[in-house]
Amino acid sequence: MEYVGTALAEMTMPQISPLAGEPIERADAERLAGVLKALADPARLRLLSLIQSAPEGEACVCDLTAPLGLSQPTVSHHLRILTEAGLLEREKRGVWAYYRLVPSAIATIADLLTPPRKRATKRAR
Amino acid sequence: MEYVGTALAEMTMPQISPLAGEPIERADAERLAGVLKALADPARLRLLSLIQSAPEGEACVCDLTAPLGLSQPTVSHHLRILTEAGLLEREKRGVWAYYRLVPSAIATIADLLTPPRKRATKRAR
DNA sequence: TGCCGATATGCAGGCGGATCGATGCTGCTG
DNA sequence: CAGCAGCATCGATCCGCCTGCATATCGGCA
Repeated sequence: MEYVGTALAEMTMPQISPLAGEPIERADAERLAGVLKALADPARLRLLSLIQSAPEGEACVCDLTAPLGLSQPTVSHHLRILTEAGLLEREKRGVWAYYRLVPSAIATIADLLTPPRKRATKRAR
Repeated sequence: MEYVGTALAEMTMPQISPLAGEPIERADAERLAGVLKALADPARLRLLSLIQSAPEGEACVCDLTAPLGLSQPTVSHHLRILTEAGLLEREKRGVWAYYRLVPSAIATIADLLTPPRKRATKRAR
C-alpha cells in the first residue's frame, strides 16, 4: 500500500462528519475510516499513550518495545501506520528515531466525530 | 464472536483516554480499540450517517440497502456490529427493524479521544 | 393455515493486516 | 576502517473480517 501523506489533512478541508446533516460521500467515508482504522488497534493506542506520557512527550522505538511486549519490527510497523495517518511525527536524531504526537491531530478526529451542533459552519461539496 | 453488550458503557466508568497523563492498560486499550474498530469501516460510517439524516432519525434495513450498494445480509451484519458496539439501538416494529443512533454514544468516543486538558477531573484507577 | 415480505444467521471465498525472524541500512565509536 | 547498535524493510504465516449466496425465522395477510 502506497504512502498516503497525512490523511488527516485531507479531511479537515471538506467538513466531514458522520453526524452532520447530510449523508457523507463514499470517498469521505473511506478517508475517515482509514484514519480511524489507524486508531482502532490496542497496540497503537498504547503507543500513542506511551509516547504522550513520555518525559519530553517523545520516545524512540527502543523505549517502546519493552512496555508493549512486541518485537521491534512490529513496533516500527505500528509507528509507521500512525505516522502515515498523520497522528505521529518522526524526527531522527543520530541513530534514534523519536516520535511525538502531532498537536491536535487526535482532537481533529474527535471533532469530526462530534455532532455538528457544536460546529458552526458546514460547507457543501 | 459472542455478544458483548454495550462496549461503550464499560468504558465510560474508568476514565480512559489515550492522551491522559498515564499509559493506558492493555485491557482498556483493547476495549477502546474494539469500539473504534466498529467505527473504522466506510460502510458503517455511511450507515450511521444515513440513519442520522433519516426523517425521524431512524431507518430500517430496507431503506439502507440501496444507498449503500450492499446486499441485505451485509447491511444487517454491519448494523449488528454497530449495535453491539453500543452505537445503535434496534427497535422492531412489525416486520421492520428500525435503527437509530444511541444518544451521545459517538460523543462519548470523541470525549475519550479528546486530550485531558479539556476535561477537568481525571481519576486514577 | 398457507404464502409472502422483511431480517437475521450460516457458510465460504478472498483480501487485508498483525506479527515475527532475517536482513539491509545508517551513524557512532574504538 | 571494522564493529556495533538502533531502526526500517522484506518475506512468510496466521488470523480476522468484509462480502455475498443460501437459508432460517418471524410477522402480517388472504
